[in-house]
Amino acid sequence: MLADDHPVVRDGLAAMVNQQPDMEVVAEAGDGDEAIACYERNRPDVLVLDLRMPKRDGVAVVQRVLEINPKARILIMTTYDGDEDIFQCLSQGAKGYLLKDAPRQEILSAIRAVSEDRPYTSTTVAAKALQRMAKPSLTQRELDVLQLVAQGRSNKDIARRLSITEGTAKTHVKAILTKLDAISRTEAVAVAHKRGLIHL
Amino acid sequence: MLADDHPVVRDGLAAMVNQQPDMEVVAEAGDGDEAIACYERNRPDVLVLDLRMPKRDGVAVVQRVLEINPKARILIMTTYDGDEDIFQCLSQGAKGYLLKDAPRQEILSAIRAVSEDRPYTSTTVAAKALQRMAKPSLTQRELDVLQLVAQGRSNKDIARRLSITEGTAKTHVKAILTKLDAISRTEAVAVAHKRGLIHL
DNA sequence: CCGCCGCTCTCCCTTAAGATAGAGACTGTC
DNA sequence: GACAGTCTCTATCTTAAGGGAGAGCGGCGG
Repeated sequence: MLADDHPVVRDGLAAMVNQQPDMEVVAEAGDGDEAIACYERNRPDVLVLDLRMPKRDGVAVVQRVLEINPKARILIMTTYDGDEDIFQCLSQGAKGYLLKDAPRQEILSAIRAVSEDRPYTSTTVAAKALQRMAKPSLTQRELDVLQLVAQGRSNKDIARRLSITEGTAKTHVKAILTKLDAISRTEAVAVAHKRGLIHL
Repeated sequence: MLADDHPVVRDGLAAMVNQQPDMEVVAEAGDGDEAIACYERNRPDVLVLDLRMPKRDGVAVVQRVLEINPKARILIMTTYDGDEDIFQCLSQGAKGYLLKDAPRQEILSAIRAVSEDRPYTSTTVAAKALQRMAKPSLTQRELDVLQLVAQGRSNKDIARRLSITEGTAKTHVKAILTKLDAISRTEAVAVAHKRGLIHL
């Protein structure tokens, strides 16, 4: 089953998959909600899932689908190799990860791997996972603050929205700057975006 | 001819196009340089071009292709509907613009329109073009400064890199804030990114 | 039970950022 | 030649941001 918000991409994947004698596309979905409903109806061997979709994003779909079927075989697909979300998906139980600009062969072998319940680890992700271990991770609260910082909010504004004092907002921002190794909030946003911690 | 860095997307478009009795894919390219070389060799009726590609981006390709053949028929394709670059492409002479998440029918009719030398104007772009008229545009120098601001550089740092004084850098930043209707530099980056003025 | 961690708050201090106002030099156009 | 726009620089002032240090409180795991 394919879940992607671009009809073009679905067509491309479908064409590739249906040419294979051992594969067949049984269903397609264009957004997150549809993907969940569709999975439940069709129970496909493998779900190829775009990380960024309207209504409900990939992370939420992975969560829900694994609730429905804990043995679900999910292959995550994304355009951006920086996306932090993939780690969240993989740790939740997605079986594999793939970049959209991967060559045909790699895509097909990834689908085969996942269908046999073998994890598919792209080399780029494996490398990033190692890098990630070394770097300090942000707490949930810090991510909340970071989100607002990225929107250009001031500390005072952030404090008001999160119902904390400006001093506390500053403390969080400071922690963010330290963890992301940035000098200013604007640089922090640049770094966070590059790492896929936030989506603008 | 198709130019896109994702094999999947090329496959999808190729599948769609080749199903049509009046269309045929004669060539494909995976990056900017390849696209130009490929265009020169094949001289296709229509060039479907992704705006964001490795090596040379869509804007540069449009420029070069129109130098080779001023009557070239180019259909721009992009994932992001905010991209400011489309206006640059269209004003340079691209014939049409399309979002990647467009339904099959729209994609095909856009290709047909461009092949007949009719401009294809998506409703979203038309609307944006009007909005854009009302808003002040940034000067080249301001765009240079904005680029550095988006990287998180300080005014002092920006001044050093552009070989101007910090005061001048401030003047430019101030102008950017005014034109983008932002209160802080971080908000300016957020706005600029949303409008597609910069790519992080 | 105690220690670690995350969240909250406080105070002080330094520096950077933004607001305001004015001005000279260089383009190109009408 | 006058004019508009851009880029450059100057100065002063206010406010926001960032650095450093400390401390109380709640949860969670050894």
